Amino acid sequence: MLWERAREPHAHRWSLPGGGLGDDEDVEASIRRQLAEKVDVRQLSHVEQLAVFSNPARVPGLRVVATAFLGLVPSHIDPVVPSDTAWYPVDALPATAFDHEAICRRARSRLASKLSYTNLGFALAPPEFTISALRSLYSAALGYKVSATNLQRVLSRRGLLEPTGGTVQPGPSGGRPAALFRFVSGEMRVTDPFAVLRPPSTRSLGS
Amino acid sequence: MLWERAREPHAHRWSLPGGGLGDDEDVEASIRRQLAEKVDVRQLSHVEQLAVFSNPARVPGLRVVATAFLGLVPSHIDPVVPSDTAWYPVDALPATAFDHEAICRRARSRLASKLSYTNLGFALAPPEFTISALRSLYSAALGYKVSATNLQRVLSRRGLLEPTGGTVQPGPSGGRPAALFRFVSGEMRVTDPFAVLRPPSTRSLGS
DNA sequence: CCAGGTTTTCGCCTAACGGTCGAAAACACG
DNA sequence: CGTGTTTTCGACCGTTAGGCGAAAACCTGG
Repeated sequence: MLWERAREPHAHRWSLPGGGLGDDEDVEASIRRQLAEKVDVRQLSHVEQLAVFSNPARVPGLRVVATAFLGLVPSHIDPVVPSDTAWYPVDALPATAFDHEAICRRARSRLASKLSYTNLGFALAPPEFTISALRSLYSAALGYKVSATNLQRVLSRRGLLEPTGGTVQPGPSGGRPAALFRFVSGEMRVTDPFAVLRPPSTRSLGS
Repeated sequence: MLWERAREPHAHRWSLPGGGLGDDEDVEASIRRQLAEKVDVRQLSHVEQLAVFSNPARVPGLRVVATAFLGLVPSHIDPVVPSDTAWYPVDALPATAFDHEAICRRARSRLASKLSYTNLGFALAPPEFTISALRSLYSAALGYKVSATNLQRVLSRRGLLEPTGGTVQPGPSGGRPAALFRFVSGEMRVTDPFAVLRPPSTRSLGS
């Protein structure tokens, strides 16, 4: 979600939402407050620190140190945004202000990694979804096609996925009706990454 | 590596090395400069951002936002440090200043995770080492015993380990001489994490 | 109502990976 | 030379992930 700057420096270029840190808030409270001016905060399904960007020349003529965040919104949410704000695909950004393109790249990279070795994914999906829809989300976030079969098995084996019992009607071109799934409640926050060198002999399933 | 504070606040408690950000440096240059006053910077095998700690009350009476770093030094290095500075095992910290204990816990957690799903590990090991020595390093960093057999196989299969051909003489209690290994050059920086939902059919070995 | 097309689901197969164990190798010491 | 110690290596096995194709369940058009 980018915001078109009205003033110099970098007027008419697009920048990430953000702003100064208040005296009585930490950086996460601050970014949530900044976002609340653009979009309903309750729609944020996941927020995590990304990195500090502190190149002395990143903002011309001014010393600005930025703590960048990765914030996710479920795919079924389409928040209304102000007229100077718009959504852009991360693969086709417009001309950005400052180092915000690098920040976006970093965020995309972080998202792709965490989708693979954590249970992040609940943060992208709506409450109920088909495997095809989830596959589209993962493919879009990762940048390459994933197998629907494998995606369902991997997530199920980790105990993250649960069938709701419902189905959706097929589209006009036909096809078998798709079953609906949800992420099991209780797993709706990011857990520890899947570990590969495990402690001996106490089956921990990487939890 | 902790440093005993001489002045208030939190006098005589132990704190992580650090200091203010200069006008012409980014945060990484700053922490490297701060560390250079304590230990030779060239001995740092890995430096990465950990997180921003910005609780308004983290430093009494003063607004201080800290960017915490994880810095690693190979195990064969034993840097000389000033008299007010000392090394402590992360499992047995003394009374720490501010939120520095939480920072240490976070750093330990990050280290353990990255040892498992990246090639970090070269940053802990000396140029040449035996599998037993590497096993000790991993066990200490992870907090639990790992199998020497499995450690060698996992690292070898990822193409990170390479025998030097040399061996070391056994200790006074005997035993077969241990073979020496090194991390393959070219892998001496942290690479992408091992991905579990891979792109289709182009065997990428998770590189 | 049947034939052909479409989309999803599911089981099977296989390769790779990680965890474990035990035997064999290579040394020291008495 | 026998015993004890440490390392190395092969073998086994359950789990995991990737791939494939058949079957299921729907559509549309004739």
